Amino acid sequence: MTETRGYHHGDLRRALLTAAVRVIEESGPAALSLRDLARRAGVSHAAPAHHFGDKSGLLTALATEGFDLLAEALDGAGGDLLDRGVAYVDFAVRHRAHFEVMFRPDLYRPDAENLVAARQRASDALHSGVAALPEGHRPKAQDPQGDALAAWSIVHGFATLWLSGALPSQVGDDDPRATARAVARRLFPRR
Amino acid sequence: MTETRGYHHGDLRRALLTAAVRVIEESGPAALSLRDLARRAGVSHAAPAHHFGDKSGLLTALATEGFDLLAEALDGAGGDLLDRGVAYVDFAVRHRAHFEVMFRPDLYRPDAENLVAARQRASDALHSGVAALPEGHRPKAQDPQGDALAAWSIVHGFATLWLSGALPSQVGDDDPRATARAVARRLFPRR
DNA sequence: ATGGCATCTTGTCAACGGAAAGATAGGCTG
DNA sequence: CAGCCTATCTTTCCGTTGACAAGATGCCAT
Repeated sequence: MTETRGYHHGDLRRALLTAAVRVIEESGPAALSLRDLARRAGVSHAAPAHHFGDKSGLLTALATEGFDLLAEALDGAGGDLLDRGVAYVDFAVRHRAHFEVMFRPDLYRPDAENLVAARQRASDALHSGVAALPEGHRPKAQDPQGDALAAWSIVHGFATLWLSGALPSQVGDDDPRATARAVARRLFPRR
Repeated sequence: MTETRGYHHGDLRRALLTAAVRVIEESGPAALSLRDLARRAGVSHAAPAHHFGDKSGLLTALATEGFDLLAEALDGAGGDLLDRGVAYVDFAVRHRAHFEVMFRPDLYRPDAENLVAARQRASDALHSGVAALPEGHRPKAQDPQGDALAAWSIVHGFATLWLSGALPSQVGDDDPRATARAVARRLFPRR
């Protein structure tokens, strides 16, 4: 795979991003170091600057990728709101590095063009799920905006708590998806 | 207030913690620098080490203080679960620096003795609110553990989303408490 | 008063982020 | 094919940071 031993790396940008994901998954975003990423990719410490400008540029790219992956995951989860909620949590668990960066805007540039667009796509995917909700499933039929916010809050909250390790030890430790479903079901009891 | 110009600061520990809160509120935990805090307090760059050991020690102290403040806020919010939920969000908004650190365990030492105790106090305050919930308000009477997790998730999720600025611009921008109440009411529709 | 001890300072080191300037490779135009 | 052009990567450098070590200062109990 990495047979390119020459002056040019070949796909340094991607290599840096995947290395960043590894580091963040292992030690959190605070432990991220551009120089360490460069070492892992086998390039000099200043090489990343060309692709991302600076550290926040790299994290902006990571967050953008994350929002795109999230939109994809939500769209691929089918029409049932509960399934979409579970998909949200599943995304957070399986792409924990992306997720942790996405909702930490002090780490990147929240007004970058690509990022804003990707976040909008994810937001659309999120709201389209609630809009498709049949009448009986809605707690308050006259405020779909509020419904969406409530649904988003509960799955986002569970995902965040689970990732932070703040939950009492045994809770959903083995299968966060099942626990997430049980939690989300309380908001939309039908079905 | 700060008339102590001598060799000793007087209350450096507190001064550093409040300075840290300011910095985090303005620029996030990533921008925190021990040396900057020392400068703000008017002491040498190595003075903080005596009180907190290292950076994670300072953040451990901040998180511990946060959990204690949270337990206090929840206990002081009365017996109504909805009020307690709003109090949770209110705490996050009014003590945003503490809150942001508390649920970012990669920044501190999650197994520190004082911190574990404080977190337990907060957890007790959280669960006691759900335990006191009358029958009719519970979506699923046979699983109070799950009820607590759902309640925690929805208020924690809303607080996190609001703090991260991920919500569409106008939503609860002026009064997060009212929006939080409307959101939490969807989980416990009665009253 | 005096010895102990908590507190604070000064000095130092390695690692980091970022900028500047040069080297290399591959592609494009003529 | 020759010359140039541009993206990519390296080398060098600077200021900042976290952390440690050793010394200075002042409070306090005996």
